[in-house]
Amino acid sequence: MPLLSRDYYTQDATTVARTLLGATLVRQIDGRRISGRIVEVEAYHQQSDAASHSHRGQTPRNQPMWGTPGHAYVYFTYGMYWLLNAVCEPVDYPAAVLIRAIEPLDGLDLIAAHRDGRSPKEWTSGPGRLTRALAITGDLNRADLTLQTSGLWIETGDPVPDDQVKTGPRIGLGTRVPEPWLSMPWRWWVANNPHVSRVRAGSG
DNA sequence: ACGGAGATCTTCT
DNA sequence: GAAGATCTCCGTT
Repeated sequence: MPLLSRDYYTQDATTVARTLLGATLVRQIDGRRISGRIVEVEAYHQQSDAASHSHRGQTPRNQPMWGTPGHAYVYFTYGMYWLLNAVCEPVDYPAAVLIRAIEPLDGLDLIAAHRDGRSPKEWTSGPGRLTRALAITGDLNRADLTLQTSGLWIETGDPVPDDQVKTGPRIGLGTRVPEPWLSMPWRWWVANNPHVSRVRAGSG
């Protein structure tokens, strides 16, 4: 399948987030392909969005958000986890989409190895889990998602129709994030998909 | 099933 | 010095 283009990522973060559902996230390691269907995302807008890393201005960590759209913004958090974002909107407009969950497609043996001992439902159902499953670390910060040479890219997939998409507030924001940002419905996921994060009985 | 806390470190106050 | 776009383990029910 063709790769998503620079022009695609240059759109606003809301549009990119919604349409990334159904696309295929691909990682290539030593010629082996690991991939998954994107089933959960969150949009982080520009500096007016108090929940976004870009809110308090540019820092060494969040600098990729101001950079070229279509590149990866990979950051380390909680002392343990790498989180993957796709940079959106034009240069100098700091916005990104957080990839929160994928449905494994290719390279299941490698994913299982990276997620040693866990059940398939826990392989990629969360932003910190999927980066471990795909061996994504800070080495891939600023990687160009529109090129296969980066080892990390996104391909087009089957679009997910509106009746299979749910939206709601973003997850994991601290209570210090003020309204209305705390409640903005900028999380999108595929309804009833078992690989979406924080799935509990009846909440899919 | 649910809740609490630890892990572990970068970044910002 | 504290919190963080998280996950896992271990306790109790």
